[in-house]
Amino acid sequence: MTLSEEDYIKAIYHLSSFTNATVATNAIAEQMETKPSSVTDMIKKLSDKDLVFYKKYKGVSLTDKGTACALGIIRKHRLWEVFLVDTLDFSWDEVHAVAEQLEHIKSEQLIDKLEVFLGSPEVDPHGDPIPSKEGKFITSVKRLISELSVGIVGICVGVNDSSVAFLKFLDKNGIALGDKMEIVDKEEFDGSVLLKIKEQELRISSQIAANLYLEVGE
Amino acid sequence: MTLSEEDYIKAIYHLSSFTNATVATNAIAEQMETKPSSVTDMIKKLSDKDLVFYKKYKGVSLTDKGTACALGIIRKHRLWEVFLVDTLDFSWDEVHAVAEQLEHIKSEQLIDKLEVFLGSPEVDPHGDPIPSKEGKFITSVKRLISELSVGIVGICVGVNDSSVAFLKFLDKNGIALGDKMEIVDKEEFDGSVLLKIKEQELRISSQIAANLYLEVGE
DNA sequence: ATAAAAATTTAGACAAAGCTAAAAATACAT
DNA sequence: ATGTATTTTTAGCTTTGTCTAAATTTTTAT
Repeated sequence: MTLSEEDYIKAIYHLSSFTNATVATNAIAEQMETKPSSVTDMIKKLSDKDLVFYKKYKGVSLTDKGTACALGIIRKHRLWEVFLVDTLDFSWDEVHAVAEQLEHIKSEQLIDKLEVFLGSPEVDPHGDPIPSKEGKFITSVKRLISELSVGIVGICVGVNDSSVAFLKFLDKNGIALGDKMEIVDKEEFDGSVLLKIKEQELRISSQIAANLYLEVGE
Repeated sequence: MTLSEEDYIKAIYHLSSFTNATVATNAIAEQMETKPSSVTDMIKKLSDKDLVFYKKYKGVSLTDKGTACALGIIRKHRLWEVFLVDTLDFSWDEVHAVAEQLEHIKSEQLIDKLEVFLGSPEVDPHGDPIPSKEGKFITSVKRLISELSVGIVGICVGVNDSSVAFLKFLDKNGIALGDKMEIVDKEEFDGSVLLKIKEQELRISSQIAANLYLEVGE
């Protein structure tokens, strides 16, 4: 698989994990920051290699082979992110661009040994689960703060928007992965949410609430 | 710089470190396992970017910019080799192919942090020196066993032929990097050499002697 | 010195991955 | 339901890095 093919497979995986249906050409083009015509060209190539199902004008979805391939790339990406943060002391918001490159390194032995060295982590520094070699991963019951009701207690395990700006915002407000927090109040008017973190109260806007995942009991 | 450009720059560096003169098109083609015509094409591109000096039919040599670039790639390659062997427990003879990929990862921060993590090593697992960020490296007085005379004592610091077969041969015969050895006798007839390693004598063929480097006093 | 051999370059083609502009298919609004 | 808007595909062109075959330059051997 070429680098470009791998990027497409990964994009299709991420887009279809939300919708569960076929993915539109335009959606892929936007995600990949390329033109729809280029996407059509590439989809044909992926279809020839049995990595995606494709019917003209009807969108695209991953085959089992394509899904396995996507999970392999995601596994590598997330293991490298753990390495960058835990071993090399990168901060939370700096790792993505580098991991985008490292995820394309081809060596089973490398990634297996890296996993052992890191102690077989189950989640990456953003709280996203790391697929095993066999493509299995824990499906933590991750819910956006905006979807939870007052009184719920959970652990911050991930973000929806992994932009640098957002990650920096969290750092500045003392919100880190693994923090336990309670939803104390929700404001009907603007959707803002009052959290209690380590006995401190913090009010976050609806935008923030819609981008922070808590792992909640069951 | 593209991946391919980097590979050419590295090849030219390695070829010119032996000869000190300009490098021939055919030599590059052989090193890169490609055709001379492809080399000519690429050389023009590198020349346009001021990475090499080039006069038609007269061979090629690196500019200062090109040399700096080569040293940067070699630095990355060798630091990753140390990581693979010291941190991930790869063996001596398995690291090259993976390091060939890792050397192309673009992130100054990554390589600087990796260097700190590894404790700023001066040589890689094959005994080759690792250039600093500024392109400086220790010039150990490394000599091939075949070039040394009887009575000399030195430390095995590197190999010329880094093929897997050769590295495996060394392992099997109990020769490892860092071993201290003395040249006890040289046989005129076939060029074979008698070594004393840890009070044990070992006779090696002229081919082996021409591929093993010792670091010798001065 | 000059002819043959070897090395190098040029010319023209190809595959990968992208683009623009235009055509075709699908979806939507009234 | 039918015309317009949107989405998707096609056609043709570009760039990067490669190739083969032919032409040219340099080297070598007599």
